[in-house]
Amino acid sequence: MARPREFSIETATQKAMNVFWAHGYEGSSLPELLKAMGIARGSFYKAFDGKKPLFMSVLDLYDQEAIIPAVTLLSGPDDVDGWDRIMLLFNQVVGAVASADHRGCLVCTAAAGPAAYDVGIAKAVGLALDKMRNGFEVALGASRQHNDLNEQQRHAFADILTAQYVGLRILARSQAPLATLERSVSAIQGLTNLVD
Amino acid sequence: MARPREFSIETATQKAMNVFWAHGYEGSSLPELLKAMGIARGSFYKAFDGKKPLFMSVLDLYDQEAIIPAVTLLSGPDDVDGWDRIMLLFNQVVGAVASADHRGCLVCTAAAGPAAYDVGIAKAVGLALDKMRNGFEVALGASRQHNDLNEQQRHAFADILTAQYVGLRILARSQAPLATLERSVSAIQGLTNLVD
DNA sequence: ACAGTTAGGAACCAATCGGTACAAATCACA
DNA sequence: TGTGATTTGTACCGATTGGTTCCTAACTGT
Repeated sequence: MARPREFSIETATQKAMNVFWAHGYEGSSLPELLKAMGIARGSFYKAFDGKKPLFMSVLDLYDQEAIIPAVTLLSGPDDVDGWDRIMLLFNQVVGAVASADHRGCLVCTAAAGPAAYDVGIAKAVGLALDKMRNGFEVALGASRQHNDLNEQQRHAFADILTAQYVGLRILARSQAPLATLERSVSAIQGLTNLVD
Repeated sequence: MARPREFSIETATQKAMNVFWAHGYEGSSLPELLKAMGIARGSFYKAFDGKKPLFMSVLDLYDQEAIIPAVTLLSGPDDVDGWDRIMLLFNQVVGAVASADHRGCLVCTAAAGPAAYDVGIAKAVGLALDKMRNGFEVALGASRQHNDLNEQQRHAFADILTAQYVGLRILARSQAPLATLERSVSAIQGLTNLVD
């Protein structure tokens, strides 16, 4: 019926995600995004609808490509202990920094930035983080070491782990020394008791 | 010898700190800062030396007005148990959110933002966070419940608490529900065991 | 009173911000 | 081979960014 699009929205969103991931929302300028996406302004405003709508799409893509896999890892196969899954996740976090990836977590960076004044972004961020929290809770439910925890305790422990995850991701982004992150994560390993 | 300044650098920096604290580094425009500080551009560039130097001064002021008091609280009087001091600090964090203060921690916000690409800011942020970590370590040393921990374990546990602090501060900023923060902090209370 | 020195403040700067308008190019379909 | 529909790319928009210039006002020490 008409002229077809010359680029893939998916891959363009992917490229945009990389930029946002590295420089944050406010730190990513439109020209920079357009250059990375390989498209011009006109095409951009036709396909996406501005910077913020694009970022919402990017948050959605990040959810699929990073959050869901993380939650899946936490829900992991039944034959691997829940706590081991959690440690696997945290080791991935420090592993990323070890391989010079200081981007941290797009959602966590957004939480510290635009989520403070934009309700739409705040809602998406809150949703993603709650997914993580739920993943931790599921993993704790599959941890032998935490069998004695009741539902409330599991919930609360999952909250702690979520905050821990966010904190580590932010520290990773702030060029904190790798040793600090490694020490934290290896210490979490011993964090098996929750008493009250 | 010459015309005296009509404003106090200290109080002007204080006003600037409030703006940065609320809107972050990149989110604070020069006109906004000037309006809050109650001075004009000329005076500003004479007294301070631009946005970033001002922010460095603000980080220093924040260190004096927020970080040092927090560390002092953690080093707290000998007759109050170290772990109680730590809980006092975390309860202050959630208490701030409870009284509608969603600014979080200026250093933590800077860690997620400009610290990622500015080495000067990153260094100041790292210094402040290390102060906090050291405060946690001192408090742990004064905790009866953690008497059995050796120095390395205390160090690692302090790392965890620092990440927890950062995570909570970022969550507070992202308009996370108060209940989540309350649950996290009350759960930290039970986090007394570090086994390996 | 005057000279020297500094603060104050408005006007101005180029650069960049995100966003819009519009004409040319390109397709599908009749 | 038109014709209608849609993408594309560029030129342009006003607003805002952080920073500079420069003249005037205000003060101090002599």
